[in-house]
Amino acid sequence: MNLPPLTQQFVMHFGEMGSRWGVNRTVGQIYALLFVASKPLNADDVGEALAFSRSNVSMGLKELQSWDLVKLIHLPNDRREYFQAPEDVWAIFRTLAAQRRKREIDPTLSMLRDALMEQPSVAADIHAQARMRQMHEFIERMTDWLDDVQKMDSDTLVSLMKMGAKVQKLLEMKDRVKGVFSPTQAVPTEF
Amino acid sequence: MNLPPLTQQFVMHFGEMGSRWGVNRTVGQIYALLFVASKPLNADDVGEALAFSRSNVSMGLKELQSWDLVKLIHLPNDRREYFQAPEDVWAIFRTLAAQRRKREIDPTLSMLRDALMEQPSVAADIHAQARMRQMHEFIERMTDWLDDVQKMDSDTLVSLMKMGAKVQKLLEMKDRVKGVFSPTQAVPTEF
DNA sequence: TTTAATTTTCAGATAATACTGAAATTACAG
DNA sequence: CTGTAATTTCAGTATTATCTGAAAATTAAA
Repeated sequence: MNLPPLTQQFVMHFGEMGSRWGVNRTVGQIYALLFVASKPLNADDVGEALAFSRSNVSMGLKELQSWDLVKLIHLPNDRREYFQAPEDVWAIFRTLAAQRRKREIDPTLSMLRDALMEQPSVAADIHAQARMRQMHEFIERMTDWLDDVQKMDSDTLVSLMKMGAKVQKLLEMKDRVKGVFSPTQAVPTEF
Repeated sequence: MNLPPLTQQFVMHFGEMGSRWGVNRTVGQIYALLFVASKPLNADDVGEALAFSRSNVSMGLKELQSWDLVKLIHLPNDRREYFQAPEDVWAIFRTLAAQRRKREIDPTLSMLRDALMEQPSVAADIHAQARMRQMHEFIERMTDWLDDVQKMDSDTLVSLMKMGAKVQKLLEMKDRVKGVFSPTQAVPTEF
């Protein structure tokens, strides 16, 4: 491997972190390389840059495709497949969030639904089922909310996030407006 | 292992999912068992219930403690250590979020900060650094916002989440109130 | 202290994952 | 079609992670 220093630092770090993010070293490094690359790369480019076997690169790219984290493109007069990471970091984050949810949350939600359908037969299971109900309710509320958030455009999200905890004041204001609204009642404007 | 059916289903599922959540099968199962248990369990209870060696249970519990996911308590007239999962699923979620951030995000943020301090020496690294800057800005905005959200109490969060995408309307309303406010201008109340 | 109960550590065994190179398959230019 | 470039598959090997049992360390009652 012979990458320029900053790129190398970045690629190595993603390799290390890969396992914490649910992918292996290879996949982490390949993604990092594509993310910082100024142009699309083909499998040979990747293999040479990272000193991986061609088959390893193939599997890594396949994995990244299964995560929807890379775009597959073709260059004119070139049979080879080229890959690139999307430009927009917001878009990348949304993809990541959707994928992790599919892999880490949805199966559990489904298991919980099944378990909640059944009739507990012993005392221990009655309590266990009650706990599962709590978890199920929480996750469902969370994912419903995420669905809503996913629907928002980036601008709305950015302004929401810029507001941060101030959204709390907005909520209080909402409650006031909902009730009897008198002109003498001041409305905070310092958001 | 001889657990009642619903508990067993739950425990097994958490074992399977463990690896996707960054823990091993053992740790996943132990946590699941503690979560549905109606009373605190000691290491022997856990080992017997799940048919794990005593040392494996010890390591698993240590891991869960390092995640802050279990509470260690003592029962009167009993030297042994007992463990339980917190009752409140919201609190559990907050812990999980904090831990994942510490493990999955913070190291990357730190690496990016370092990389952004350096002077790129070749063209490729100039572009790479620009990409890293995008990533850094995004993550920082995201984590700052999470900090804010962490500060909110559960009630505020729940009402925010119940509102879902409707928060967008609230934002529009905010903008209107900020400007010239005339009584003839209707304020939406159907939140 | 001493002693026994409890927990932790750790070296070795077992199991799971990752990686490679060769062979097979696919894609497409001529 | 045919031949070659490109990609994928897969069996075998290497590496890493997990788990166990025995021994060591820790804890607290006697």
